[in-house]
Amino acid sequence: MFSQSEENYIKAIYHLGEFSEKGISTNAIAKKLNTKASSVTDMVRKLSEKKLVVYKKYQGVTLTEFGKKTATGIIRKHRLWEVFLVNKLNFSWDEVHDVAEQLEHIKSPKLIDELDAFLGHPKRDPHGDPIPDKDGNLQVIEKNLLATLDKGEKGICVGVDDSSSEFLRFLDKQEIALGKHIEVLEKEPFDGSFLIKIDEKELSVSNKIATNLYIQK
Amino acid sequence: MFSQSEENYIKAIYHLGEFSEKGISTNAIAKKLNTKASSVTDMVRKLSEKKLVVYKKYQGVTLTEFGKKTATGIIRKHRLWEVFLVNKLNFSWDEVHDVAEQLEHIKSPKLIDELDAFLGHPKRDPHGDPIPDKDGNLQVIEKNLLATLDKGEKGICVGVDDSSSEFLRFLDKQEIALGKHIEVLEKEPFDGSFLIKIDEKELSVSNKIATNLYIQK
DNA sequence: AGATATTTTTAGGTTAGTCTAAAAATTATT
DNA sequence: AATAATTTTTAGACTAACCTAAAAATATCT
Ligand SMILES: [Mn+2]
Ligand SMILES: [Mn+2]
Ligand SMILES: [Mn+2]
Ligand SMILES: [Mn+2]
Repeated sequence: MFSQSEENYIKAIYHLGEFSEKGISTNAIAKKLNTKASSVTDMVRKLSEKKLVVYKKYQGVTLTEFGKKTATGIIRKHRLWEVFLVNKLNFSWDEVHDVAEQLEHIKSPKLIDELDAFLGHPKRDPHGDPIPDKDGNLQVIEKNLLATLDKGEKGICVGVDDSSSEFLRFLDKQEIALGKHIEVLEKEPFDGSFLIKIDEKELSVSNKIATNLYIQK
Repeated sequence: MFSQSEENYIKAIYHLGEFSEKGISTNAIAKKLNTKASSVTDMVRKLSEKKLVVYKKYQGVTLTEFGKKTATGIIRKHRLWEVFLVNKLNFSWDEVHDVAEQLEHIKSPKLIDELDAFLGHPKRDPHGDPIPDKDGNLQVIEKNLLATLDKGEKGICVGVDDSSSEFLRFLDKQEIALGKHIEVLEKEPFDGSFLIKIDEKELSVSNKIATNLYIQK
């Protein structure tokens, strides 16, 4: 099996590669993991020896099929634990990340299968992100940043891009939650803010929010 | 906070010191943790700098109050997770140890408080061992090895000394479980085996079992 | 008590994962 | 195309947690 550190690298590479075809740069990984580029070089060499990534000097790195499978396995655990914390242990969605970051490294196939069943085979985590199944498949749903919607368009909140505690607590305060219906009443060209209708109430949200909240039309 | 390795040492020292007054020897710790005595010497030096233990060369080691508090904190987590695995995730009592050994190192005060509440503040783990409360207090109950009982004495199974998978599965096979009533019908001097009554049935158990099963008279 | 056996510590070494600073390669700019 | 800026790798070093082998201290035996 892999070390905690190796697993964190694999997950980071997976996430950085989700929406890009090219190799992931040393610097990008270093930034995501708060390490130095030189440490990343060392680690990707090791991961490449272990057949998790393909790495050529100066060319960045991409996950192999085995690497992808490993990554989705870790993500599955992370997201299932998040569901557990929120649904069973009264955590709020902004409190789960750091704990899940630790729990995702627990090694026990039985544990994760049973947890999945115990939670009723959830399909998404508390932030709207899909939970990969045992084989690593994860359903991608259609979702658009609120910022991309036009005046008059409607939809349902289905996810967040930034899942930092600060952002999530701010959403809580504004009473914006996953599952709620939203309609764009106005787009303000001046500052990029949006006037939306949510819960039959009108609410003005900043551009910062609009570029971090996903809507399913 | 402490590293996983430091925590494992603290827990080992706690358990080795439970029934002895003297300092715990380097060798005893090494044996328990499957390391070498020289590694233990290094580590106890570090633990002593961190005020977790008192250590004088060649004199063995004892936990400070702070060390004891730390130890019971880890044991509390270990045992609560064991209860979770058995009561909620369909693990059997012989499957939980290795997983709990990992889970006990997760750092999150809220997690363990909520888990405790979720489980209904259990007092004992699946092996009959007491679960320390938040302040580290743990209730010691009266328990005697079956081997120490005399002919005619009765009691309830309340714990096991050895909680290895092999022993626990053997108890399962013999249909010996915590909570069951037992009466000593015969003690066989020849091989130290016992003839007991359990579930209205008679059963002969070896001396090995009798010296690993606790009874509350 | 003196010799012998056992335990514990010391000395020196290894590996994983990190770092800083310098060198090399790549990319961007004029 | 040459130069400058940026990115990436290399070189060398550090710490935590281990190890083996040898030395020192303690315990046991005659
Ligand atoms: Mn992690
Ligand atoms: Mn999430
Ligand atoms: Mn452990
Ligand atoms: Mn137990």
